[in-house]
Amino acid sequence: MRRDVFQAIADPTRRAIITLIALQAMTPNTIAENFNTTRQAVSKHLRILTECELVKQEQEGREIYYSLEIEKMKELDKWLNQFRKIWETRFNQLDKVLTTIKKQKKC
Amino acid sequence: MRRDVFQAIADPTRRAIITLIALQAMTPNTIAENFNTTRQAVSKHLRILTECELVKQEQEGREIYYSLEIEKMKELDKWLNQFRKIWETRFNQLDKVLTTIKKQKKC
DNA sequence: TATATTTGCAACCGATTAGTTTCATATAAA
DNA sequence: TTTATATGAAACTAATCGGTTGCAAATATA
Repeated sequence: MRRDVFQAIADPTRRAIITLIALQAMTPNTIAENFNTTRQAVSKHLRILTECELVKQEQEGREIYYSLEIEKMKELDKWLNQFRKIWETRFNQLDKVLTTIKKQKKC
Repeated sequence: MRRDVFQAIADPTRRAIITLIALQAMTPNTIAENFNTTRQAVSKHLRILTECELVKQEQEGREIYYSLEIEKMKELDKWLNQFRKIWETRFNQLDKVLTTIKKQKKC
């Protein structure tokens, strides 16, 4: 079962979990309280997130604190980069057109 | 069947299609030639991409040219923004630490 | 007009998914 | 030690997914 970041963020609950623990580490129980599912379902999501290294654990007694592996999120950013170049170019082209129109109005 | 961008990019073939048509519009047949699947499978992917408005069509006779709706890709960028703030802060904090270490070494 | 090409859709199939219930293990508290 | 709490794993289920085959519609070409 090969996991990747793209598949991991496809599920809305997992995206919510990611956002939830982005700023503060949380235990599975606390995370589950924020959702309308069982603790076990959240546990499964956390396993998937751990498998693709989007999340790291830190044991503290019988509690396990989960927190976001922010570096892994950059992978998405990296993939988006190829398109960012395109939309910036498009914007520049639009900008050029607008400038031309402006100049024409002045004359 | 609610489609969203996150679910759309979860599939590797769809990601490849997106990259393929990002710079140049293509027909389903031409797109399918680039993959190891049937034309119908590609057609299904294109339907999903169309449903979540990641792709737009332009009919030309009996051919249909598909191209990327680059604006929609910004939605992903927008979602990533919340984490970008975090990783930039982390970087700045690291930078601060490094600067402090440097200063300490000087003294 | 008859034939070929381009495409989308429906029906089906095996695999995967997200969820539940049940159970086992480990740690903390009484 | 006994009981309560926190957690993960296994087994099961309904729904969805990605793929295939077969077919119909529309357009181009002979």
